[in-house]
Amino acid sequence: MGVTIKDVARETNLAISTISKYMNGGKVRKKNQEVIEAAIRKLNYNPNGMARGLRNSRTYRVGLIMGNNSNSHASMLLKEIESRMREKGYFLIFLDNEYCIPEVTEEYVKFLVENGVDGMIVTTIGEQIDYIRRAREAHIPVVIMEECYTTVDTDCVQVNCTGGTYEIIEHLIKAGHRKIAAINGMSESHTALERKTGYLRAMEDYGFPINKNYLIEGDYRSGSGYLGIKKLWQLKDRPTAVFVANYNMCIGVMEAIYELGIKVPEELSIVSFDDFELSVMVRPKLTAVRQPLIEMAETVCDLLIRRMNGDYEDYPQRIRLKPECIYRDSVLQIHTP
Amino acid sequence: MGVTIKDVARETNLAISTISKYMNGGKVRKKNQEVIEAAIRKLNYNPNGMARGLRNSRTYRVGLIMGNNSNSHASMLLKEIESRMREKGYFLIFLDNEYCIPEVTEEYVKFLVENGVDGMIVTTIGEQIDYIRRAREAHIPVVIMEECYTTVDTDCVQVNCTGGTYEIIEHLIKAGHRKIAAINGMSESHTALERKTGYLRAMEDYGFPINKNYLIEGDYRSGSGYLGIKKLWQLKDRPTAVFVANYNMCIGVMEAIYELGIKVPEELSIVSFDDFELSVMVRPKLTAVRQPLIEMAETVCDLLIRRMNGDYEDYPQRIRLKPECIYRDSVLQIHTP
DNA sequence: CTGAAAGCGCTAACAA
DNA sequence: TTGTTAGCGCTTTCAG
Repeated sequence: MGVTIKDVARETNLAISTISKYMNGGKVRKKNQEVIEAAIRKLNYNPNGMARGLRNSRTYRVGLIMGNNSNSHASMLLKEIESRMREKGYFLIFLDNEYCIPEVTEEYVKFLVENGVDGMIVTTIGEQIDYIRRAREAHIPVVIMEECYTTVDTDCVQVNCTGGTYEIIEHLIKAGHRKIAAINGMSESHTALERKTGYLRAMEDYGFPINKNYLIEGDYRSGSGYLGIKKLWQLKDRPTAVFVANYNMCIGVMEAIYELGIKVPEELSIVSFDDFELSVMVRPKLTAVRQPLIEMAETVCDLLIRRMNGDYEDYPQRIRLKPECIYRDSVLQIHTP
Repeated sequence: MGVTIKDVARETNLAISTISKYMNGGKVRKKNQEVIEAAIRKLNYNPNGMARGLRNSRTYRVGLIMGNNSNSHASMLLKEIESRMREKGYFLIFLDNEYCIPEVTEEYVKFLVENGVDGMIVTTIGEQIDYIRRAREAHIPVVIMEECYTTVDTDCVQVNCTGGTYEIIEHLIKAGHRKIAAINGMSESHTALERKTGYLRAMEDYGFPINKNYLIEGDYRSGSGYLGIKKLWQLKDRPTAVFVANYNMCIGVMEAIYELGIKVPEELSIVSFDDFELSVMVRPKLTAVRQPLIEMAETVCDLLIRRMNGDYEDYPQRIRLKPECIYRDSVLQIHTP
């Protein structure tokens, strides 16, 4: 990293400031432009981000804090955000908070603030968003992704989980199912709550009572999906369909189903939130709610970039994206009398 | 990010340089130490990484270029590397090269060099490592992870794929299998080549001829696993066992197996390289080669850190980690006459 | 349109 | 041990 703006100036017999101006899109005489371009090419010059950042207190870094990276949902999001941010000239600094623990998030936020980022994207659970405080104090824009309570007054973009779940439960109902179980996520998670709400609301709207035994409290991890099915299958009055609230739990669900030899969809119909490899890998292929991940990544990045550029006109934004139901073969059509 | 070293100096009535020295672990009078500590606490001071970096031409950034992030293998590695690097005070800048295309790697390396990193970790395929040239020219240390040809004279850490494959094929042979197929990765990949070699060598060592029809050329992606099984099953003389060279292809393999209704292990035994959710999710659970991912991440990070600190004593290193075979239920014991 | 010069926050050599 | 000072590479007034 030896060649600096100084060298270019010397090579071109122009002033440093002229080069600088040109580098930043300023106007210079046509002839000089060519000379500068040539020198840059010749010397293989490129600006030092450090110095630049020091000067205009910009770091060109964006932090991304999220967890559960070992599932497809998270890694897809990561990939999309990364490429989009790089395209826009930002580095993505990724911090993994595997279990989405709020205290860990807070620590990471602190770390990022102290070490300097221009903005950050955060996914974490828990209602209070005190973990963001430090970023706010430092006037660093934050966009919350996915897990955002309605009480929070910060930019956030999320998927309308309630709506997606409602739709897929409705599909079950229309197929003739009445005994529908739900393996939900943990109550600290807002998305989990939304999904549960979608289920509850659909059942209510169609006038079906909720069977408490059909409401399984999971934790978004595969083990709880496994246990969920085991529990449901011990019931005297087994459900004919089950809604699984996320991908990881679905893995556990499938495991239990193989183990118990449950026939899908003859004995049990399955629908799930999240749509990945597994959904098409198993037989029958799963009917599932697909989240618009690419759109989400785009939206988050664009919003954050606007904030970093000082555009707070419409702050705070709460953007809700629409998921899509993918209908496959895991739901049995019941011919009710 | 308002409070600077200057403020601390003013608050403590000490010189800027004294604060600086203290911040960098230098010795100061005991009393002053307390005063400084107090001031730092009070003002909530923390050093500006930019300025620091500009001064001693360090960025405290490390780049990680890798692909295939949407599988567990890669995301686990990412997670481990991230946390380890952060622990050591480095930012991890992640660049996703989904399909491990050498040209893309080259572009990313260029990007990182231009924007300044202290070191980088790279996984890519292809024999020539010209994509690293720019990093070398800039004297930025690079550690190659996984895909490293023996002809390359750069630090690299990889898993002994040949050995792992050999061992698991041997297991098959000892279980009485003779008709063993292999769904391999693409030939540009060194790990894929190694795995194939392990297969070939084991067969040879035990004196079994290779059936060309049993050698399937895959590409490490799930679709090729799917097609591989379809092809094998069309054969008149079907194999009794198959080795699948990576996780993603295993997903496709399982899909085909369900579709064709193949009974595992009665009709076909399966062993695979890579061991993740899928391996224990399906029935029967898969016998597989597990890569020591955490160890790999640790090794890579530690090596890179040493290089970044100027320790080139043992350069270049070629570290080969030992994988482990996990024996489960997907291999049928054949009682040969 | 171009150039001279100040200064972003920090470190390190040197002086005290 | 502590303080003074130059300067890392760049941007940005302000004159020319």
